[in-house]
Amino acid sequence: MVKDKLLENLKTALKKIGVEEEVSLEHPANSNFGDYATSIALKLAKTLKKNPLQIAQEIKKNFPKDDLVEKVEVMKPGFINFWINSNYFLDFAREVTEGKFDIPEFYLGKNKKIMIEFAHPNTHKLFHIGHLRNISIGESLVRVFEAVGSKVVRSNYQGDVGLHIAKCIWFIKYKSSEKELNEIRKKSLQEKMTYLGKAYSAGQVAYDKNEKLKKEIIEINGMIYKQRGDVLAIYEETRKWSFDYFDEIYKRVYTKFDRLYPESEFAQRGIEICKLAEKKGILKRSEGALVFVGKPYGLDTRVFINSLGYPTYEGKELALAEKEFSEFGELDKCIHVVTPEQTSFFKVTFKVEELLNEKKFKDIQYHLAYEWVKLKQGKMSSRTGNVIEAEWLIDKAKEIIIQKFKCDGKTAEIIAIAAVKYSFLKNNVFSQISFDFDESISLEGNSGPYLLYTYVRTQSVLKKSDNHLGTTWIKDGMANFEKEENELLRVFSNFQEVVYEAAKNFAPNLIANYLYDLAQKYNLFYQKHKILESDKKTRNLRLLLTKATGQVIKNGLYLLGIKTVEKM
RNA sequence: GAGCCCAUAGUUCAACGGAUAGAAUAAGUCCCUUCUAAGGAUUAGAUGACAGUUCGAUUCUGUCUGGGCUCACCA
Repeated sequence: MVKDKLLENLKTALKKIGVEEEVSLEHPANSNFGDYATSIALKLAKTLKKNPLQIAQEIKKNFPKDDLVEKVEVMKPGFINFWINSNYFLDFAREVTEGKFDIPEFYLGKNKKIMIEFAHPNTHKLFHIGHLRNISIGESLVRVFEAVGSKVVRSNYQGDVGLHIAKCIWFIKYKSSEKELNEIRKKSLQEKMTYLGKAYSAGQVAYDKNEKLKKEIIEINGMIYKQRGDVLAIYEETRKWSFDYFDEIYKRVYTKFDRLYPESEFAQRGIEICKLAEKKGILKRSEGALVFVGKPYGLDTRVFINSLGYPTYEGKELALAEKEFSEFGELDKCIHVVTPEQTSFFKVTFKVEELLNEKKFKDIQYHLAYEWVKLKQGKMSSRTGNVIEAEWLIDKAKEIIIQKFKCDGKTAEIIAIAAVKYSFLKNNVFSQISFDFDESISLEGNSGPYLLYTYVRTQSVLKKSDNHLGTTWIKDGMANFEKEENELLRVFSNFQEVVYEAAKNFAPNLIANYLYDLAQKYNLFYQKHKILESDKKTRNLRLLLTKATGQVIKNGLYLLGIKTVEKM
């Protein structure tokens, strides 16, 4: 990468003036300040007790000369600005058009195995837009880590036991007739899930209002845990509906998993591990339950096995971790993409795991606490039915796209997924999203369809050019670019840095922002300059820019889990 | 009561401690006999409050205000 080479040269220059210090480079927001800039002279001013401008001048004087850097300049308070030789960017752009993307390896890069655990919906519940944000982030992170050289395992922990399910099953068992159930069986998966959602809500009401009904529900919960009793058949059947429904959604949003872990698999083993932890003194008996006392570690106290003898979510998590960390060989990192209300839960289970096996778990488990999708009316809750279903949103977007642009269904589907996923991914994962219907299916501005449109535009131009990419632009007196050409040309090589940063910070939004910036620059260039009807050299250069833009957008969108279309 | 996250144009979001705080959207004006107008140009509009650290603070620290989440048998 250019950046690395620059940093190296910068370090050499610093050494010559007797300084060994960490240096950083930035991209100046204003292109008048070059391609890269550093403020190292300003930082050194104090320790060296010199004028920063003077220090900057000395660094400049000692900066090794090579073909890469065209110009070094010292500016105002003490910035040093670097202009990279355009030939470098031209060569880079050409490599891009040949599909070469040399992305630097991350510390979790080559030969490192990362598990990314995401999606984790609960069975018997609708898959809502919160899950969609989760899955968009998870899928993107998988691809980003693969891009920086990691070996990634995709896993998904699906909740198929617990009170919420007992509530749903209770309603079906006691409040629903066989005839009604037979009607539901004939319907689509989505309708089946809607039915389960209603059953759950009704069960919830019963649970809250009536002690006797509550008891019945708890009893059903026990049957599911013990895997026996007369509700098992209906439990299995409805669970299957859920799994099939999830599979359908995963496929629709281009996600797959190496391993689906059903929560019910971990109850038994969870209890065993908890008992082992008790023997080791890690967990303690308290009021009939088995708990972890967090105070000595500055953590919360949490229950691992409740007083009825059932493992809680915590108890099961230990068994899950055991499995995750053994099924795929040694893991170097395990990233749990889960909302922040589970922070306390993860801190505690991670600590218990570490106490059980420090070598295996210490500093390897990571909770990526991405934030909620919030509705204008407040938090989504399947309890009250105040949810926006993921597929409903996608369908709606698709419908609008077909209506507005008269494209075929297959294209509309891809655009719809792009619109919805992008609306989640363009945001920082740590900030809440206020869901807005129009915004989420936005087709203009900073949106997925805008990027697709730009991509299609590049492809359309290339098609009309018969895809002939000449080579006469190279090092052939093309130093005087038009402003828009120059600015566009210099964006491509940043792609590597952006992907690297996205991996480092678990931040797909960096890629989204980068692509948007690229597309804007291309569109401005496109608007101002003729590509096909210009003299041969210029035409070749512009075709190169066009092809590189298309390629980077395509690769970038792939990293966001978004497909491209050739026509729209 | 304790802890964690967040606060930027009307709205939704950007900005490794850097140079003139960027976009989108909504509002106004302009550009299709021109490679896809799902595009481009242009006019307005913002760092919650008060201190501190720094050559420099949206960014770091403290206090306050306002949101969200969590703190023992739900998942």
